[in-house]
Amino acid sequence: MPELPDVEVFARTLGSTGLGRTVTGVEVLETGVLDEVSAGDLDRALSGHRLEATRRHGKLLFVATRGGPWLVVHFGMSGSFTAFGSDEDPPHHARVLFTLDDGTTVAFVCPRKLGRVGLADDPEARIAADGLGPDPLAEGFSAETFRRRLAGRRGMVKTALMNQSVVAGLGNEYSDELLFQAGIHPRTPVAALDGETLEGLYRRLADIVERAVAGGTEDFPDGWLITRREAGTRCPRCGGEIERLVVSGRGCYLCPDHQRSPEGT
DNA sequence: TTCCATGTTCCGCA
DNA sequence: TTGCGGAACATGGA
Repeated sequence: MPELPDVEVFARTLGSTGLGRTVTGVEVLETGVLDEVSAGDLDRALSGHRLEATRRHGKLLFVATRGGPWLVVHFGMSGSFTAFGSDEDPPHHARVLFTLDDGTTVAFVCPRKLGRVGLADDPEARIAADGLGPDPLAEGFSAETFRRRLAGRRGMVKTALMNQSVVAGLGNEYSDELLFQAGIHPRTPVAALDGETLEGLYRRLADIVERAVAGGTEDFPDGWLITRREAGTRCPRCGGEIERLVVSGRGCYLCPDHQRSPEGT
């Protein structure tokens, strides 16, 4: 689930339910998801502090606290936030519980334990340390930035789009969606893309991310691939048969009829 | 039971 | 040296 649009939706949900509330306690149920912080230090750093703002860069979510450090969350492959009341049990696979002063608890749920929860004094420093590229929803993300980020790459376009140091936030599903809508085969070498094609990719990238967020990453337009990630189904654009390939070690879905093939495949 | 999974990191190789 | 791409990681669900 968690690619850029999903994290943006988590951020907005947390923004509407948690901001302005003060953390009264942090309970760590699985220390394996902690990122260079102990359970005790996490609790001491956050308890008594009010949640003030959220910020997202790519798949990273930052939560500002008044007078304390930023909470940093990466949702990994299967993470999410779920809020529940004081009279309810924590959800299945809850790993960290943040209890707020209105009695609500926000659970960091992470079945596969590949997500991480940590602290940061400065989001910019963390983004730089992680080597993240620009965020597609940030104001400065221009076509020129996108083109420059891809310039000189030797690999396949699908791999480059998923590389967080090129652009932060795209994962397997949205990179497939982008290439599907742009009509480009995922194994096309980056070097084979001309300026016009890159411009088209850039424009669709922002469109797709914004539309996905607007629908809460649950409601997608009919013509999208993301709801039909299954080999053998029909392409909503051209009626071709959806195919599954493995690209960069991940299951990749495409319509070979309208996604232009690179030579030799 | 086997395969697959929306993420990142690590390692071998070019 | 840089960067590409596959394997590994931990675990659950179909």
